[in-house]
Amino acid sequence: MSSLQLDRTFAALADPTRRAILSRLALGETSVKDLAMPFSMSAPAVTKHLKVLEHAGLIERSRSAQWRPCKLKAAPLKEANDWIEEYRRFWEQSFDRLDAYLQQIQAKDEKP
Amino acid sequence: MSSLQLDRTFAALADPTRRAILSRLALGETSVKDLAMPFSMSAPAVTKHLKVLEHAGLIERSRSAQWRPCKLKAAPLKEANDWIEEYRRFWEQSFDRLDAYLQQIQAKDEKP
DNA sequence: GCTATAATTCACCAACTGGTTAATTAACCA
DNA sequence: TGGTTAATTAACCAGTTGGTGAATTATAGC
Repeated sequence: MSSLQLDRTFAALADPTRRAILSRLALGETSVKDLAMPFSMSAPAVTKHLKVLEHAGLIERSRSAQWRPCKLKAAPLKEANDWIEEYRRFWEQSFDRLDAYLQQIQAKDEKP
Repeated sequence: MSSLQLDRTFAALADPTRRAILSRLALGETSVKDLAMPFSMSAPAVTKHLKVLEHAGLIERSRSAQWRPCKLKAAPLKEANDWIEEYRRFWEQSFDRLDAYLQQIQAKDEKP
């Protein structure tokens, strides 16, 4: 799990347009034009976003006539997920505390 | 789960120095100076990284004399984790295929 | 060969990032 | 009070990012 790869993956995910593109690609392969449609954004802007995603290994591109369809590749997401998982105990810990607090409240309520 | 919050979290994680800071903070609260030590980087540069992390809600700061210790807050990591989890089936799917392939290889080996 | 469509490259721009050094603020200590 | 340490702010710089419009490339279809 290279640090540079994580840099690229997280940077790619840090933009809402790119996250939306990925969620669209989760439904299946698509042309650049179809990807661009929901965004009020020029075609070159979308091309740039696709370059970032491709460079991060999050999509793969092919050729079909004048179309260059995009396909989701989720492998880098697994690496990102593995990195974040290392911190799971920290957010679960705080939920445990919240949980304990809520139970404490409830215990008080039950004593009339 | 706000999009802006995800933007900030992923952007904060996209830098290796900031990831290293988080992993140091996983060991416990620390001063800025101690955080800066392992990096060949000026104090103001570290302060800037801490600002990014704080703005993303990934750390919290307190006061103790002339020190301003940092503490890990993992809640935004849970949101990021939740977002990525939506794509789990995509990377597991490909591992399933790899798994099937490996089993197929093995099956061939077992037939002499 | 001509025209329409899909997508990219190019040149440009404003804003942001990640770093620097120098100056400043804040607290401790003697 | 004055000196030391911790940390931040300020001013600056080079490189990257996210967008634009105009020109270019590539392919389909008549």
